[in-house]
Amino acid sequence: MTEPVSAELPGRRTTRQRSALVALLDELDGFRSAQDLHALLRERGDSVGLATVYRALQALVDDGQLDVLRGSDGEAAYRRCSPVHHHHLVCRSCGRTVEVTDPPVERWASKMAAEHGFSEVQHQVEVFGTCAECTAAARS
Amino acid sequence: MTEPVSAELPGRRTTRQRSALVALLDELDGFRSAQDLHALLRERGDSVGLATVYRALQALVDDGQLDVLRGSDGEAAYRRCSPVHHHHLVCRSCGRTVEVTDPPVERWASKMAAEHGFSEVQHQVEVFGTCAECTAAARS
DNA sequence: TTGTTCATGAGAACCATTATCCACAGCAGA
DNA sequence: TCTGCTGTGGATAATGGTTCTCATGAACAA
Repeated sequence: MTEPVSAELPGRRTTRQRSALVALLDELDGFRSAQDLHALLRERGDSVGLATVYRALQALVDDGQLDVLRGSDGEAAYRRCSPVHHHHLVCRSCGRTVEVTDPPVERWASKMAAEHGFSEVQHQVEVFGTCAECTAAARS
Repeated sequence: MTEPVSAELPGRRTTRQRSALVALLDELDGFRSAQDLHALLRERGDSVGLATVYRALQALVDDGQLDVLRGSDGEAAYRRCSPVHHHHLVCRSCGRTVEVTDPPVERWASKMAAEHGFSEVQHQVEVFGTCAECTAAARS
Protein backbone atom coordinates (compact mmCIF):
# COMPACT_ATOMS: atom_id res chain seq x y z
CA MET A 1 0.00 0.00 0.00
CA THR A 2 2.94 2.27 0.61
CA GLU A 3 4.74 1.43 -2.62
CA PRO A 4 4.58 3.87 -5.51
CA VAL A 5 1.76 2.24 -7.43
CA SER A 6 2.21 4.60 -10.32
CA ALA A 7 5.70 3.28 -11.05
CA GLU A 8 5.91 1.73 -14.48
CA LEU A 9 7.33 -1.62 -13.43
CA PRO A 10 6.70 -2.22 -9.75
CA GLY A 11 9.04 -4.79 -8.25
CA ARG A 12 10.87 -5.47 -11.47
CA ARG A 13 14.64 -5.50 -11.33
CA THR A 14 17.05 -4.51 -14.03
CA THR A 15 19.44 -7.34 -14.73
CA ARG A 16 22.15 -8.07 -17.27
CA GLN A 17 19.99 -10.69 -18.93
CA ARG A 18 16.98 -8.45 -19.43
CA SER A 19 19.12 -5.57 -20.65
CA ALA A 20 20.78 -7.85 -23.19
CA LEU A 21 17.42 -9.06 -24.44
CA VAL A 22 16.02 -5.55 -24.80
CA ALA A 23 19.19 -4.39 -26.55
CA LEU A 24 18.94 -7.28 -28.99
CA LEU A 25 15.29 -6.58 -29.72
CA ASP A 26 16.14 -2.94 -30.38
CA GLU A 27 18.62 -3.98 -33.04
CA LEU A 28 16.26 -6.30 -34.86
CA ASP A 29 13.40 -5.02 -36.96
CA GLY A 30 11.37 -8.13 -37.61
CA PHE A 31 9.43 -10.64 -35.56
CA ARG A 32 11.66 -13.27 -33.94
CA SER A 33 10.74 -16.39 -32.03
CA ALA A 34 11.85 -16.91 -28.44
CA GLN A 35 14.07 -19.74 -29.61
CA ASP A 36 15.70 -17.46 -32.18
CA LEU A 37 16.33 -14.74 -29.64
CA HIS A 38 17.83 -17.25 -27.24
CA ALA A 39 20.16 -18.56 -29.93
CA LEU A 40 21.18 -15.03 -30.94
CA LEU A 41 22.02 -14.11 -27.37
CA ARG A 42 24.19 -17.20 -27.04
CA GLU A 43 25.97 -16.43 -30.31
CA ARG A 44 26.97 -12.99 -29.19
CA GLY A 45 28.23 -14.31 -25.88
CA ASP A 46 25.44 -12.99 -23.68
CA SER A 47 24.62 -16.40 -22.32
CA VAL A 48 21.08 -16.47 -20.99
CA GLY A 49 18.94 -19.43 -20.03
CA LEU A 50 16.03 -20.33 -22.23
CA ALA A 51 13.53 -20.09 -19.40
CA THR A 52 14.82 -16.63 -18.61
CA VAL A 53 14.24 -15.53 -22.19
CA TYR A 54 10.64 -16.71 -21.98
CA ARG A 55 10.10 -15.04 -18.62
CA ALA A 56 11.60 -11.76 -19.78
CA LEU A 57 9.60 -11.77 -23.01
CA GLN A 58 6.41 -12.44 -21.11
CA ALA A 59 7.17 -9.60 -18.71
CA LEU A 60 7.83 -7.20 -21.58
CA VAL A 61 4.59 -8.22 -23.26
CA ASP A 62 2.70 -7.64 -20.02
CA ASP A 63 4.25 -4.19 -19.83
CA GLY A 64 3.14 -3.47 -23.38
CA GLN A 65 6.68 -3.07 -24.68
CA LEU A 66 6.50 -5.99 -27.08
CA ASP A 67 4.07 -7.27 -29.66
CA VAL A 68 3.41 -10.96 -30.11
CA LEU A 69 2.37 -12.70 -33.28
CA ARG A 70 1.47 -16.36 -33.79
CA GLY A 71 2.82 -17.85 -36.98
CA SER A 72 0.96 -20.51 -38.95
CA ASP A 73 2.90 -23.17 -37.04
CA GLY A 74 1.76 -21.79 -33.71
CA GLU A 75 5.18 -20.53 -32.68
CA ALA A 76 5.11 -17.13 -31.00
CA ALA A 77 7.18 -14.30 -32.48
CA TYR A 78 8.14 -11.12 -30.65
CA ARG A 79 9.07 -7.60 -31.73
CA ARG A 80 9.81 -4.24 -30.10
CA CYS A 81 6.88 -1.99 -30.94
CA SER A 82 5.53 1.46 -30.49
CA PRO A 83 3.03 1.64 -27.65
CA VAL A 84 0.21 3.06 -29.75
CA HIS A 85 -2.34 0.76 -31.37
CA HIS A 86 -1.24 -0.40 -34.82
CA HIS A 87 -1.08 -3.34 -37.15
CA HIS A 88 1.70 -5.01 -39.10
CA LEU A 89 2.76 -5.56 -42.65
CA VAL A 90 5.13 -8.51 -42.44
CA CYS A 91 7.45 -9.92 -45.08
CA ARG A 92 6.98 -13.66 -45.31
CA SER A 93 10.52 -14.14 -46.51
CA CYS A 94 12.81 -11.92 -44.43
CA GLY A 95 10.49 -11.05 -41.56
CA ARG A 96 10.87 -7.33 -42.01
CA THR A 97 7.95 -5.46 -40.55
CA VAL A 98 6.20 -2.18 -41.23
CA GLU A 99 3.84 -0.75 -38.66
CA VAL A 100 0.66 0.62 -40.14
CA THR A 101 -2.39 2.29 -38.70
CA ASP A 102 -5.80 2.80 -40.21
CA PRO A 103 -8.64 4.35 -38.25
CA PRO A 104 -11.30 3.22 -40.77
CA VAL A 105 -10.44 -0.40 -40.05
CA GLU A 106 -10.77 0.23 -36.32
CA ARG A 107 -14.16 1.80 -36.84
CA TRP A 108 -15.27 -0.98 -39.13
CA ALA A 109 -14.37 -3.60 -36.52
CA SER A 110 -16.29 -1.80 -33.78
CA LYS A 111 -19.30 -1.24 -35.99
CA MET A 112 -19.40 -4.80 -37.25
CA ALA A 113 -19.16 -6.12 -33.70
CA ALA A 114 -21.90 -3.80 -32.44
CA GLU A 115 -24.24 -4.84 -35.24
CA HIS A 116 -24.01 -8.43 -34.08
CA GLY A 117 -24.33 -7.60 -30.41
CA PHE A 118 -20.71 -8.25 -29.51
CA SER A 119 -18.99 -6.31 -26.77
CA GLU A 120 -15.47 -6.04 -25.32
CA VAL A 121 -14.12 -6.22 -28.81
CA GLN A 122 -10.51 -6.78 -29.79
CA HIS A 123 -9.37 -7.18 -33.34
CA GLN A 124 -6.37 -8.64 -34.99
CA VAL A 125 -5.26 -7.44 -38.40
CA GLU A 126 -2.02 -8.60 -39.95
CA VAL A 127 -0.97 -8.40 -43.56
CA PHE A 128 1.60 -10.83 -44.92
CA GLY A 129 3.41 -10.43 -48.20
CA THR A 130 6.80 -10.42 -49.87
CA CYS A 131 8.73 -7.17 -49.65
CA ALA A 132 10.30 -5.48 -52.67
CA GLU A 133 13.83 -6.62 -51.84
CA CYS A 134 12.91 -10.24 -51.38
CA THR A 135 10.89 -10.18 -54.59
CA ALA A 136 13.90 -8.79 -56.43
CA ALA A 137 16.24 -11.31 -54.80
CA ALA A 138 13.98 -14.19 -55.78
CA ARG A 139 14.10 -13.08 -59.41
CA SER A 140 17.85 -13.24 -59.73
CA MET B 1 -1.55 -37.67 -66.43
CA THR B 2 -4.58 -39.81 -67.06
CA GLU B 3 -6.37 -39.05 -63.81
CA PRO B 4 -9.20 -36.53 -63.78
CA VAL B 5 -7.21 -33.55 -62.53
CA SER B 6 -10.32 -31.45 -62.32
CA ALA B 7 -11.82 -33.75 -59.68
CA GLU B 8 -12.32 -32.00 -56.38
CA LEU B 9 -10.31 -34.42 -54.29
CA PRO B 10 -8.00 -36.46 -56.50
CA GLY B 11 -6.83 -39.63 -54.81
CA ARG B 12 -8.72 -39.01 -51.61
CA ARG B 13 -10.83 -41.80 -50.27
CA THR B 14 -14.12 -41.58 -48.47
CA THR B 15 -13.93 -43.37 -45.16
CA ARG B 16 -16.19 -43.71 -42.14
CA GLN B 17 -13.82 -41.59 -40.08
CA ARG B 18 -13.73 -38.67 -42.49
CA SER B 19 -17.45 -38.75 -43.01
CA ALA B 20 -18.02 -38.67 -39.26
CA LEU B 21 -15.67 -35.72 -38.88
CA VAL B 22 -17.30 -33.74 -41.67
CA ALA B 23 -20.75 -34.51 -40.30
CA LEU B 24 -19.69 -33.31 -36.87
CA LEU B 25 -18.22 -30.10 -38.25
CA ASP B 26 -21.45 -29.45 -40.13
CA GLU B 27 -23.39 -29.57 -36.87
CA LEU B 28 -21.13 -27.19 -34.99
CA ASP B 29 -21.09 -23.49 -35.67
CA GLY B 30 -17.98 -22.33 -33.82
CA PHE B 31 -14.28 -22.93 -34.00
CA ARG B 32 -13.23 -26.16 -32.30
CA SER B 33 -9.80 -27.50 -31.57
CA ALA B 34 -8.65 -30.83 -32.95
CA GLN B 35 -8.60 -32.21 -29.42
CA ASP B 36 -12.20 -31.09 -28.90
CA LEU B 37 -13.35 -32.67 -32.12
CA HIS B 38 -11.58 -35.89 -31.24
CA ALA B 39 -13.30 -35.97 -27.83
CA LEU B 40 -16.70 -35.21 -29.35
CA LEU B 41 -16.33 -38.03 -31.86
CA ARG B 42 -15.47 -40.44 -29.07
CA GLU B 43 -18.44 -39.29 -27.01
CA ARG B 44 -20.88 -40.02 -29.77
CA GLY B 45 -19.38 -43.42 -30.35
CA ASP B 46 -17.62 -42.68 -33.63
CA SER B 47 -14.28 -43.79 -32.32
CA VAL B 48 -11.51 -42.23 -34.38
CA GLY B 49 -7.80 -42.03 -33.69
CA LEU B 50 -6.35 -38.67 -32.76
CA ALA B 51 -3.78 -38.82 -35.53
CA THR B 52 -6.56 -39.48 -38.01
CA VAL B 53 -8.43 -36.41 -36.84
CA TYR B 54 -5.35 -34.28 -37.43
CA ARG B 55 -4.76 -35.81 -40.84
CA ALA B 56 -8.35 -35.38 -41.93
CA LEU B 57 -8.46 -31.79 -40.71
CA GLN B 58 -5.26 -30.99 -42.56
CA ALA B 59 -6.64 -32.54 -45.73
CA LEU B 60 -9.85 -30.53 -45.45
CA VAL B 61 -7.88 -27.34 -44.91
CA ASP B 62 -5.77 -28.10 -47.97
CA ASP B 63 -8.95 -28.57 -49.96
CA GLY B 64 -10.25 -25.23 -48.74
CA GLN B 65 -13.22 -26.74 -46.93
CA LEU B 66 -12.13 -25.60 -43.48
CA ASP B 67 -10.84 -22.43 -41.92
CA VAL B 68 -8.12 -22.50 -39.29
CA LEU B 69 -7.58 -20.04 -36.51
CA ARG B 70 -4.75 -19.91 -33.99
CA GLY B 71 -5.78 -18.97 -30.48
CA SER B 72 -3.55 -16.96 -28.17
CA ASP B 73 -2.20 -20.21 -26.74
CA GLY B 74 -1.16 -21.43 -30.16
CA GLU B 75 -3.79 -24.14 -30.37
CA ALA B 76 -5.38 -24.49 -33.78
CA ALA B 77 -9.18 -24.26 -34.11
CA TYR B 78 -11.16 -25.46 -37.12
CA ARG B 79 -14.51 -24.62 -38.60
CA ARG B 80 -16.57 -25.51 -41.67
CA CYS B 81 -16.70 -22.35 -43.79
CA SER B 82 -18.11 -20.95 -46.96
CA PRO B 83 -15.60 -21.07 -49.79
CA VAL B 84 -15.70 -17.36 -50.54
CA HIS B 85 -13.23 -15.00 -48.91
CA HIS B 86 -14.44 -13.69 -45.55
CA HIS B 87 -13.41 -12.90 -41.99
CA HIS B 88 -14.73 -13.87 -38.58
CA LEU B 89 -16.37 -12.33 -35.60
CA VAL B 90 -15.71 -14.82 -32.82
CA CYS B 91 -17.17 -14.98 -29.33
CA ARG B 92 -14.39 -15.42 -26.82
CA SER B 93 -16.70 -17.17 -24.41
CA CYS B 94 -18.82 -19.62 -26.38
CA GLY B 95 -16.90 -19.74 -29.64
CA ARG B 96 -19.90 -18.81 -31.75
CA THR B 97 -18.82 -17.33 -35.04
CA VAL B 98 -20.27 -14.88 -37.52
CA GLU B 99 -18.81 -14.67 -40.98
CA VAL B 100 -18.38 -11.12 -42.22
CA THR B 101 -17.11 -9.60 -45.41
CA ASP B 102 -15.94 -6.08 -46.08
CA PRO B 103 -14.52 -5.08 -49.44
CA PRO B 104 -13.07 -1.79 -48.10
CA VAL B 105 -10.82 -3.73 -45.76
CA GLU B 106 -9.65 -5.87 -48.63
CA ARG B 107 -8.85 -2.82 -50.69
CA TRP B 108 -7.11 -1.15 -47.76
CA ALA B 109 -4.87 -4.18 -47.27
CA SER B 110 -3.89 -4.29 -50.92
CA LYS B 111 -3.27 -0.58 -51.09
CA MET B 112 -1.21 -0.51 -47.91
CA ALA B 113 0.88 -3.42 -49.15
CA ALA B 114 1.44 -1.83 -52.55
CA GLU B 115 2.55 1.43 -50.99
CA HIS B 116 5.33 -0.37 -49.17
CA GLY B 117 6.34 -2.46 -52.16
CA PHE B 118 4.90 -5.71 -50.88
CA SER B 119 3.52 -8.31 -53.28
CA GLU B 120 1.73 -11.66 -53.03
CA VAL B 121 -0.29 -10.27 -50.19
CA GLN B 122 -2.50 -12.22 -47.81
CA HIS B 123 -4.25 -10.68 -44.89
CA GLN B 124 -5.71 -11.98 -41.72
CA VAL B 125 -8.52 -10.12 -39.98
CA GLU B 126 -10.29 -11.60 -36.99
CA VAL B 127 -12.47 -9.80 -34.48
CA PHE B 128 -12.90 -11.25 -31.00
CA GLY B 129 -15.54 -10.18 -28.54
CA THR B 130 -18.26 -11.39 -26.23
CA CYS B 131 -21.59 -12.11 -27.87
CA ALA B 132 -24.88 -10.74 -26.55
CA GLU B 133 -25.96 -14.01 -24.97
CA CYS B 134 -22.73 -14.56 -23.12
CA THR B 135 -22.75 -10.98 -21.90
CA ALA B 136 -26.26 -11.49 -20.57
CA ALA B 137 -25.35 -14.81 -19.00
CA ALA B 138 -22.35 -13.27 -17.25
CA ARG B 139 -24.57 -10.62 -15.71
CA SER B 140 -26.92 -13.02 -14.00
C1' DT C 1 -13.16 -61.20 -55.72
C1' DT C 2 -8.50 -59.66 -55.85
C1' DG C 3 -4.70 -56.76 -55.78
C1' DT C 4 -2.94 -52.30 -55.13
C1' DT C 5 -2.64 -48.43 -52.57
C1' DC C 6 -4.04 -45.24 -49.45
C1' DA C 7 -6.04 -44.62 -44.70
C1' DT C 8 -6.11 -45.84 -39.99
C1' DG C 9 -4.71 -46.25 -35.15
C1' DA C 10 -1.75 -46.81 -31.06
C1' DG C 11 1.92 -45.08 -29.31
C1' DA C 12 6.40 -42.83 -29.65
C1' DA C 13 8.66 -38.79 -30.98
C1' DC C 14 8.96 -33.92 -31.41
C1' DC C 15 9.17 -29.32 -29.94
C1' DA C 16 7.72 -24.93 -28.04
C1' DT C 17 6.46 -23.51 -23.77
C1' DT C 18 5.86 -23.68 -18.73
C1' DA C 19 6.73 -25.27 -14.06
C1' DT C 20 9.95 -26.66 -10.51
C1' DC C 21 13.82 -26.40 -7.67
C1' DC C 22 17.45 -24.25 -5.67
C1' DA C 23 21.36 -21.12 -5.58
C1' DC C 24 22.38 -16.32 -6.11
C1' DA C 25 21.98 -11.20 -6.30
C1' DG C 26 20.13 -6.74 -4.94
C1' DC C 27 18.24 -4.09 -1.46
C1' DA C 28 16.74 -2.64 3.40
C1' DG C 29 17.34 -2.45 8.07
C1' DA C 30 20.14 -3.53 12.20
C1' DT D 1 29.24 -4.83 7.22
C1' DC D 2 26.08 -8.50 8.38
C1' DT D 3 21.48 -10.64 7.86
C1' DG D 4 17.30 -11.68 6.08
C1' DC D 5 13.88 -11.12 2.53
C1' DT D 6 12.47 -11.45 -2.10
C1' DG D 7 12.88 -11.35 -6.93
C1' DT D 8 15.85 -13.51 -10.55
C1' DG D 9 18.54 -16.93 -13.15
C1' DG D 10 19.73 -21.45 -14.86
C1' DA D 11 19.24 -26.30 -15.54
C1' DT D 12 16.08 -29.55 -16.15
C1' DA D 13 11.69 -31.98 -15.89
C1' DA D 14 7.00 -31.75 -17.12
C1' DT D 15 3.27 -30.49 -20.17
C1' DG D 16 0.50 -30.57 -24.10
C1' DG D 17 -0.52 -29.97 -28.92
C1' DT D 18 0.97 -31.85 -33.12
C1' DT D 19 3.41 -35.03 -36.19
C1' DC D 20 5.75 -39.35 -37.30
C1' DT D 21 6.22 -44.54 -37.60
C1' DC D 22 4.72 -48.72 -39.09
C1' DA D 23 1.94 -52.73 -39.09
C1' DT D 24 -2.84 -53.60 -40.13
C1' DG D 25 -7.20 -52.72 -42.37
C1' DA D 26 -10.37 -50.66 -45.75
C1' DA D 27 -11.59 -48.48 -50.65
C1' DC D 28 -11.63 -48.60 -55.12
C1' DA D 29 -10.61 -50.31 -59.96
C1' DA D 30 -10.28 -54.21 -62.80
